[in-house]
Amino acid sequence: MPVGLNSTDLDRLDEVVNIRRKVKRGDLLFRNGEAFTSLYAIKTGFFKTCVTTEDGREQVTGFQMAGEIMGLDGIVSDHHSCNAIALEDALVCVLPFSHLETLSRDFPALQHHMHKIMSREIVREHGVMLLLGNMRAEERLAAFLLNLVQRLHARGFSQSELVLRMTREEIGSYLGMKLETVSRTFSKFSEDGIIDVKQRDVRILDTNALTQLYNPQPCN
Amino acid sequence: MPVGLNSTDLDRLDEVVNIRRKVKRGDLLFRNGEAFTSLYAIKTGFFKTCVTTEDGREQVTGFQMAGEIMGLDGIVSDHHSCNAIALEDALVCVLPFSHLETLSRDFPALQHHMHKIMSREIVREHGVMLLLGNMRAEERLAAFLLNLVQRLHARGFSQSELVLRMTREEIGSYLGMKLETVSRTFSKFSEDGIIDVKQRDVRILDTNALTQLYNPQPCN
DNA sequence: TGATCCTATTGACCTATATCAAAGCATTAC
DNA sequence: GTAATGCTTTGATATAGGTCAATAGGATCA
Repeated sequence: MPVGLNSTDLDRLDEVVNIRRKVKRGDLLFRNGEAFTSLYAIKTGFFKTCVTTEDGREQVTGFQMAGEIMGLDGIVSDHHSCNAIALEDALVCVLPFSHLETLSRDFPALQHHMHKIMSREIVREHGVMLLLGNMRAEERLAAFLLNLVQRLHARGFSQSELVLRMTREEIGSYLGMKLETVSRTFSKFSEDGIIDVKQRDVRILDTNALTQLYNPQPCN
Repeated sequence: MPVGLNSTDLDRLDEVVNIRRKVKRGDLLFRNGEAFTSLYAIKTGFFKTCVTTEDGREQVTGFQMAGEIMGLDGIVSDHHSCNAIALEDALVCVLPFSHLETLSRDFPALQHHMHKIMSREIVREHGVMLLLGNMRAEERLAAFLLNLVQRLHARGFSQSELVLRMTREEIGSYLGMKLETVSRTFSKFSEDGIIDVKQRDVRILDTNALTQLYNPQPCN
């Protein structure tokens, strides 16, 4: 966070960050159509965000963990356009958006930080589009696992072990495949000795193999 | 644009908006890996943006027309992470990003506008993810055509006629399908009397049918 | 401590879309 | 104005992943 702040400045920054909200597993932090007032920074817990169609189809648009920001979808129309659901009991920091805008006019570092967060989300979604548009089931799941462990590792967890917070169906929704295909692909990775799966506990045995699945070398 | 500005203010705003750049059909406005300095507002012309993998696969992430902003991907890492290619001769307005950040600290309306533009892009990409993850070929193409005419109509063009600026392959890349499938789906729509296609000229005969393809009612 | 429910696995079969291939059109370049 | 090139269409065939179905494993709740 920005340096060279006096105590008044710090108080102002503090004010925007000290509203907390608990969300129980299965509960919505915000829902599609709801008025947008705040962004949310995850302190603890794990979320999914998803969009839905009128005929009941659901697309998971992301999985979010500690330190990540949710709610950016609401800025454009003053209403949220997706649902944010806790996949485990969670604690979030409520960031009233009008405060953020006011503050970021006085703190260029905060302003730039917000721009980066939004840009990062755009770039992440480009990656998902590439995944959904171009990749096969194995590549998608490999990419998904690598992305998850990488983010968990950045938070001090293991590079090779993880506990999935979501169901096969939710993984499938995110990756554009059916839950049976997710399950079969897990089984295949397991048979190939790339991972160990037991329900939601996954241990990555061969990161290289996963990386190559995801990023195959040109075959010429 | 914000009201109540004096002439000094207007000069400052003007300064950020008066750099123009011509881009010829087929040329890149910016490319993956290039240092990020500016956003670009399209004055005239039509672009595609796309990401690529090391093994040469390409995913079109969007098609942009007059009034739309490109380059948001570059903010997070100070480098662009996609290519922007003109699909016809184009003129863009170069918006140096550091100027924009400075200005938006003094003009809350500009600041909020920038936030909305980024949020809009995030929401648009959610829609694409839904498309790629959940929809069948016909639904994808219907959604694509409806989206294009809607945007063109907002710019004063016809609600029912459009000229495609991109190839079948580029449409396919955007929609996660092969060019042959795009072509076949166009032909099917044509046989069903929903559209008239002749190469890149499309006339929509039955908007309702397209809408229902895209947004089928729940069948219960 | 069962009983129930949700989640995951696995098998058999099917279908939408990909792939391969061959013309046919249009546009561009010379 | 003609050749060349790139796009589009269409057909035949293949296949990855979807669908349907049955079972089993864990978690949750009374």
